[in-house]
Amino acid sequence: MRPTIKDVAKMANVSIATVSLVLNNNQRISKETRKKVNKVIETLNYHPSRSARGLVSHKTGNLGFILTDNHFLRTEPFYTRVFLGTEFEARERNYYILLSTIAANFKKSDPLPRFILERNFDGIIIAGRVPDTFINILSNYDVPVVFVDYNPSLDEYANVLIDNIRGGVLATEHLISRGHKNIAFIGGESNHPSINERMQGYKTAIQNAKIKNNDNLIITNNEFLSRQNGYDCAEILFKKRRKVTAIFAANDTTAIGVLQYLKDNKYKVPEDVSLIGFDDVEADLLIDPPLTTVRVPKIEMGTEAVQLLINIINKKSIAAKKIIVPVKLIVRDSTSYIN
Amino acid sequence: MRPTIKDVAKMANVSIATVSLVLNNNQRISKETRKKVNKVIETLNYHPSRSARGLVSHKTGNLGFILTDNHFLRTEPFYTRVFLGTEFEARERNYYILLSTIAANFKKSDPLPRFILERNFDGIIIAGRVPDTFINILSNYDVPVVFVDYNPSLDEYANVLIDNIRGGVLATEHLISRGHKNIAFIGGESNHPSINERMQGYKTAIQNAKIKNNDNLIITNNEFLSRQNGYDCAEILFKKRRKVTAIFAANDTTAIGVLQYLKDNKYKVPEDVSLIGFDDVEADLLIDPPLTTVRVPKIEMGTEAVQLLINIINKKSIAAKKIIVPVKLIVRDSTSYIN
DNA sequence: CAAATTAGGTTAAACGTTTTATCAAATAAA
DNA sequence: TTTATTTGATAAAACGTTTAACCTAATTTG
Repeated sequence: MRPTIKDVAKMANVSIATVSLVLNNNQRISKETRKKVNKVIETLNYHPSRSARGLVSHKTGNLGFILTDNHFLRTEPFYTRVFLGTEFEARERNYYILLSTIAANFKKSDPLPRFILERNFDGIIIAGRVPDTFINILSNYDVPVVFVDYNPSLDEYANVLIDNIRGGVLATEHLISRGHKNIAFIGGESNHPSINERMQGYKTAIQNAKIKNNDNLIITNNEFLSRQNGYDCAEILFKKRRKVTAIFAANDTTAIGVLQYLKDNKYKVPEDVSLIGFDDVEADLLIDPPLTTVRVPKIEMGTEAVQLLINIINKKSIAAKKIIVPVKLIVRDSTSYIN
Repeated sequence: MRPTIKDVAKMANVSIATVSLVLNNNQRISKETRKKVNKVIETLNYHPSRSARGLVSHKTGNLGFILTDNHFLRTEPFYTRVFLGTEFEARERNYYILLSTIAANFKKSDPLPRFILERNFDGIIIAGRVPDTFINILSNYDVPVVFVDYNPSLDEYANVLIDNIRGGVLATEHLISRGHKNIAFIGGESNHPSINERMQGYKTAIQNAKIKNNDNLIITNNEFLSRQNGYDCAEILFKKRRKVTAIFAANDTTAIGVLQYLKDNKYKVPEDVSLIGFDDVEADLLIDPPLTTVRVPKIEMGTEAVQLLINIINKKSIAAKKIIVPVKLIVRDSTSYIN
């Protein structure tokens, strides 16, 4: 049987209260007693039970990681990287990550993640857009929360965000620098804050270059950013406009759908149409041609989120801090100079 | 304040013991009482505290995942995928994964992963080779364990293993089918069971093809499988033998090191030398030429491990079951017909 | 019909901590 | 020297469950 606090107390000839106070670095204990107790702790190789501790003190050593189910798939390369980043950092900081998904259409009556119901966490990281219904429920609980890649408008929360506007500018300027003027933006979910910001960057770059702004070149809808959605948007775009020479897709998944449409309709990439995405996921290299894109430091977003969350838990950071991570243009083969 | 078992008991007019028994599906409670209690549980949205539960029943709902620190790096694509697989499956089965690393040269005096010390887990998955010193300590604890991609010789454990021998045969036969006869094997850690099996597969295929077995073509050492090690082994190989036309590297990381050596020494791949790896990791597509390899279903290994572990925890499987996952040849551009 | 068994539930101890209130001894203040 | 304060430690309650032992009423057995 593993030693308990009682064994330590007995062996050190002190009360269990004293052991506990030593354990928690309480200054009320004299140096000698502290030393004596610590020695016994070491010889017995004693470690307090997490369950017992959690029961009374509500410190669990766990951080929750929540995302919607459609963001946690074998084929979803973005948030799984963010998650991995949180694991790296949690390991360094001696926390564990508990991952749970919620339905993308979370309803008020849906169950919350188990670690919340069981009160088995110290703070929560939420990755990507999650339904307002969920955030509303969560806000009743008053727990430390950090949002990654999503800034809910409902309240003031801590965030780790992508520099989407800058990314949008970078992508668009890249196309402009290659001589393109008829540059389309294919967005999918335009009510998604990140997508909206990327579009803003696009518009800014277009204006700065004094290209006449033609809203016909912006295709968005309210649907989830999938390959299919990219395909459909491309179809709509080319039904309206044929002389588009470059496309900025709001993320890589969408871009891959767009690419499929282009291939199906005998447009050559990049000879006929240049294509740039956003995110930089693995699949970018599996496709032909490899996709030019804007790289988002996914793992770093995870590590930043954990750092921020722990600071908030320890009251070392205000609860509404924002961190913006930088992006980087990655030029591959799907963009070229205009013919 | 969240409801506790007391609140439920009071509202349902029963003792807390009854509520607990209902919670745990004990048959001693009549249908009506059960129904009554369950209704109260629902209206109160009651969920038992994990800490309180864990304290007495030792069921935590957590599974530990352990690997050595050199196997859990941002640049390590293999075990992070296995880990992701465990997360997918754990989510389905309502468990949480707690990830910890241990030193690759774990010493008896080193601390165990925190979840073990705190008794905060129901079972453990160990991925990749870990030091015997660690396994020895663990064996004292008598906990459910599943090893993934490693079969420690010390004792009878449950395993999820790669069909390495078959993979070795596949890789070698692929090269043979391309007309190669001078096929080298570059192995790194030859005392690593998986590497050894791949080598066995290589030897078997060579023999089956009635190629004269030349042990000079086998380069191994006792060092960690790194790019550098691959590079060094290639150097040794070509110092001895120049007419090698094909190389089977024991894993992709090694293969990439070998490729670097070949490039540095003006060997063209695949024109002069064909190269095949093992694992199928992301980097295979980032290199030039894309690497032919043997695919290992990494995510599936993780899901299998979780299933097996849960079965062992619930005594639905014997504790020493072995699962062998299949491999698949993936032909890319680093292998070709002999000139 | 009395005794034995069963069904359905309750009581109370236990799990291993933290923490508030309390206490005794030592020190400082008056 | 008495009183007040500080220091260092302890006793005991509390946290929210599970579970062994026990109890009572209803049912079965001989």
